[in-house]
Amino acid sequence: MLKISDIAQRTGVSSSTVSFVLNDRHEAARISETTRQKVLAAAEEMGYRANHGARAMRTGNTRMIGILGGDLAWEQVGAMVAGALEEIESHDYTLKLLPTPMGGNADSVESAVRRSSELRLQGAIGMHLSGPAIALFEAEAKRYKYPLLLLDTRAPGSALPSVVSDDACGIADAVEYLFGLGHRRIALISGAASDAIVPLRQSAFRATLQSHGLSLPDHYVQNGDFTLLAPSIDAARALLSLPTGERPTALFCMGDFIAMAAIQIANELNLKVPQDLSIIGFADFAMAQFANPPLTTVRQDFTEMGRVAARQILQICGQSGKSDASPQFDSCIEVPTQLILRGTCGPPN
Amino acid sequence: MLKISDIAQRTGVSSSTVSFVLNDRHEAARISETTRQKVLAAAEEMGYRANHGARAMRTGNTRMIGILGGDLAWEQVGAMVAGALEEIESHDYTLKLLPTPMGGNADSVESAVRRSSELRLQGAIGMHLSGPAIALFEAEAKRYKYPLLLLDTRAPGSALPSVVSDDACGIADAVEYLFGLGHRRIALISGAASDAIVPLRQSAFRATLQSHGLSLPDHYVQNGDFTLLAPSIDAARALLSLPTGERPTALFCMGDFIAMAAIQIANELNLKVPQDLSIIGFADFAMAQFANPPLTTVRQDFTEMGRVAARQILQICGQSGKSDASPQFDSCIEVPTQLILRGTCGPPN
DNA sequence: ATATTCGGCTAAATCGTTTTAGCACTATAA
DNA sequence: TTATAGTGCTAAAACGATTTAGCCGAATAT
Repeated sequence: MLKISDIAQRTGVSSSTVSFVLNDRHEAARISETTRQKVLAAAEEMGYRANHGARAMRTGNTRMIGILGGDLAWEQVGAMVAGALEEIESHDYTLKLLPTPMGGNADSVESAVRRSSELRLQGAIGMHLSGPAIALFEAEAKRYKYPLLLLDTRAPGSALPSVVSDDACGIADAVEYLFGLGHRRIALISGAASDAIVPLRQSAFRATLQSHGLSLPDHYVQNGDFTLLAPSIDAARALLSLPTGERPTALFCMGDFIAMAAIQIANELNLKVPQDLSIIGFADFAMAQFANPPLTTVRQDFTEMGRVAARQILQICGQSGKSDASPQFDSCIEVPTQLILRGTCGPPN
Repeated sequence: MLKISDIAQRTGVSSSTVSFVLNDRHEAARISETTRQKVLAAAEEMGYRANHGARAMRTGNTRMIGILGGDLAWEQVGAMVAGALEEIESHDYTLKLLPTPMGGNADSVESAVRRSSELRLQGAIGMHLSGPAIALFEAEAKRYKYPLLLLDTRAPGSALPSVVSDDACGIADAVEYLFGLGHRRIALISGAASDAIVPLRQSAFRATLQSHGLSLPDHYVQNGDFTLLAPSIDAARALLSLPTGERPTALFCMGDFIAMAAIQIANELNLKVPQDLSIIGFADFAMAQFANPPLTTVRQDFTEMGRVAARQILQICGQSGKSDASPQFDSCIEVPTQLILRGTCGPPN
C-alpha cells in the first residue's frame, strides 16, 4: 500500500509538502499551484489511500465513536444504530460496534468497556445498559477521559447526558385519543417488570388517566413482555376474559409486539378489533402497518434518536477539544413521538 | 493516557521488556518471573490500556473487519450483523460498519469503499450490494489486496465467495408441505422484480411445482414488495379476488411482510386463514409468531449466516497471511433453512 | 545598502507500539 | 583455559502520517 513518501519521491518533493497538499493546509504552509497540481495528480494516478490509523496516532484523534450494548436483532436497535451511523459518517467519523452479548452480563460489559478504551474512542454511546453496566462504563470513561452518552436508557441516578423518546407525551397522546373516542375502561399491558422503563411508563399512564378523572384498577395493569410471546398472551387473556361489563374496551400496550399478541387473543376470544376492542401499541415497528388489522400505535422515532445521540456526542467531543469551560448540555433530550392512526382503534360499542 | 514507557519507567525496565511481558512473548525474549510480576502489577495498578492503533500500525494488522452495505433498519440485516459481530469479537477482532446510505447509490458506495481501504481493513463483508457496487468494491479490494466476501447476496457473475441461505431447499420444503396438505392451486407473491433474488427464487418455486406435476400459470405469479405495503396488497388482492374455482388455495410469499399483507387482504375478503386459504412466508421475522394467526414460514437463520460469513472471512485473512498457496474455499456457502409450522396453513376445503 | 517580509519548501521530531540484533554476565563443556 | 550455551535484558529501528521550526532566495521597505 502506497505511503505519502512514495508520492513525494515520485513528484520530487518532500513528504511534508505532500501532506500539506493532501490536507489543504494552506494556513500551515504555502505551496505553489504547480506543485499542488503535480502532487494531487500523482496521488490520484497512483491510487493513494491515506492511512487512517497512522494519522490518528500522530494527531491523537481517532475520529471514532463507539456504540456499546444493544441487541441488533431488535429492530429498534438497528434503527438507532443506523441513525447514529448516518450522522457520524457525515462528519467523517466512523462508528465502532461494541456489543455486550449474553444479555449484557458483567464479563461481557467489562470486556466491551475495556476495548472502548483500547481503541482510543473519542466518545461512546451506551445503549440499553443495566445499572451496574452503566457504573462500570462511567468509571472507565471518567478515568480515561472520554465523553459518554446514554441512548434509549433512562438512568435517573446518573448525571450522564441521555437521549430517550418522550414516553410521557406519547402515552398521554394515546390515552387522550382513546378517551376522545369515548373509552372509559382502558387497561394497560406493560413489558416485563424487570425492565427499567416499565415503572416509569406505568406511572405516566396512570397520571394521564387520572388527569381525565379515570381510575386504573390494579387488575387493569398486566405485565407482558416486549419480545416474548407467552407473557403477553397471558396478560391479554387475563384482561379480555373479564366479564363483559368489566372488560376493558381499550388496551394500551407498551410495545408493538405486545399489541400484536393482544390482537391474536382478541381474535381467539371472538372479539372484533376495533369494534369490540380498541388496541394501541407503542413503537411503530415496520410490521405495524402489515398487521391485521393495521396497528394504531405511538411512533418512536428511533432513527432520529440515533441521529440526535450522535450529533450530541460529536458536539461534546468537539467542545471538549476547543474550550475547557465545562460544557453545558441538556442532560436529557427527549425525542418527540407521534400517534399513528391505523385500524385498531374505534369508538366503544 | 498511559503508555508502555510509563510502566517501564515506573518499574525500572525498558519498554521492550514491558511489551514482551504484556504480550506473553516467551519465544521472543526471556524475562525473569520477578520482573514479569512487577510489570504486570504496575500495569494493572496504573490502569494501562494498550493502544490498539499504535499496535496495528507497527504490526500492520488492524484486526478490523468491515461490513459494507445493508440497511440496519431491516431486522434481517441487524441479525446478520449481530452474528458476524459475535464471531469477530470472539477472535479479538473488531467490526466496522460502513453503510451505503441512500439506497446504495454510486457515490455512497464509492465513499464507503474508499473508506474501507483507508481504514486498512483486513477483510470486508459486502451485504445487499448491487451489481455495479460489487464491481466497484471488488476492484478496490483487489487493488489494495484485502479479501472480500458477499453476504445474503447472489452474484452469479462474480467469483467472490459468498454466504447465502439455501433458498432452493427452503422453497422446496414449503411447497412440498403445501402439496402434502393437499393443495394443488399454489400461487406465488414475490418481491419487487428489481430485486436480484426474485428471479432466482421464482425459478426454484416453479421447478419444485413442476417436479410435483403442477403447473404455474402466469397470473399465479404476482410481484409484491419485501418492505412496502402497497404492492403486496395489490398482489394479494389480484390473486384472492379470482373466481372461487380458480382462486389459489395456498399462497407462498417470498417474505414475511408479504405474507402479513396477504393475511390482511384475506381477512378483508372474508377468507378465513387457514380454512379458506393457506399462507406461508419466508424469513421468520420476530413478528411472525405474533401475527394473527401466527405465521407459518420458512426460517432463514440470518444470525448464523452472519456468523458463517465472519468465520469465513477471518479464515481467509488468516490463510493469506500464512501460506501463499491460493486458498481454496467453497465459493458459495448455503446456510440451511427450516420450515416453522404455525397457524396459517391447513388442508384446502 | 541594509533590514524586513514573504513565498515555497524541507528536515526532523513525534505519536505508542513491536521486534531485531546484540550486550553483559554466568554456567557448563571441552 | 577457552569455547559454547544460556539467561535476562536493552537500544534502536521501524510503522506512516502530521507538525514545528527554520532555510533560502527574491521582493519590498527603510
